[in-house]
Amino acid sequence: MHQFGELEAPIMDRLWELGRPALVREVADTLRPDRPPAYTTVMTVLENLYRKGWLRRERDGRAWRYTPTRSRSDYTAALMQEALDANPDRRTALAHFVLQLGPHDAALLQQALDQARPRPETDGS
Amino acid sequence: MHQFGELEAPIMDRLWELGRPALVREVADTLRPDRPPAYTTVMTVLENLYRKGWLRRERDGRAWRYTPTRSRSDYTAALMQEALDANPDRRTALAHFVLQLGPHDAALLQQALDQARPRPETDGS
DNA sequence: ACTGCCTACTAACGCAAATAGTATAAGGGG
DNA sequence: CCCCTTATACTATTTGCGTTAGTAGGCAGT
Repeated sequence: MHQFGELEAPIMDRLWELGRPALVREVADTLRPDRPPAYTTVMTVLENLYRKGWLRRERDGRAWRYTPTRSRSDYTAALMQEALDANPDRRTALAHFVLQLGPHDAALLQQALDQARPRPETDGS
Repeated sequence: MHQFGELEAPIMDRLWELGRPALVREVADTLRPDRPPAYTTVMTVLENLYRKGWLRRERDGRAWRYTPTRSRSDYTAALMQEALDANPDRRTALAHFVLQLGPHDAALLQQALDQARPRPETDGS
């Protein structure tokens, strides 16, 4: 599907974290406090992400406000799906996946499964 | 974690598929029947993958035999885990993931969960 | 010794991301 | 009305990685 680049990733993170349309300035100023990239660099990356369809944008005066087109969880789920799809032996892959999950995540996964497709009562018939 | 490149991927696939230490020749000759890359290209890529730790190798006469260091399912599971770890809201991510799974995969996932951590009987005490 | 195959070494090419300078326009304050 | 600040548009360079492969040299079998 495409992984984000080294600067793209924290930028997407920032936008998801904000949860509202953000100005270039807002993203640039909170990025990499140690060695902040130039304003124009951030602007270019935002525009790249927009062109690639990862962001939408709207005018705010002379500036643009950017928002992710997909939710973070949506993106995550798609990545996971993609990894899984590349494997012909899904059964083994899923088994490995589950085994390496922490107990908390395993519980969350079980909950998610229950909600998505309620299991029939345990009933040996 | 790192995705494989456009040539690296089919090469890893081929090695996983073979299931035994393979010579450069064996990989090169079965790759991209339409437009096979040069023998030396495949050799370089195999050596790169070896340097990067994805392959181990052993001598066979003057030639090397390459084997993946990790099973395919192990790799897949790690990719999935990595995608998940990048997300702070694991609950929602897992929910999305499960919802977009096909029924067959969902069943496989449930089986895997059951085997990994047998659920206690549904018992409200 | 000759002929293949295999390896080691080297290097170029292409592409995408990262980086940012410069030019330009607009708006606000004096 | 002009200047300063800030935002965008345009352009370009750099960088890193994967892909691609040529060339040289060695060993083995005929």
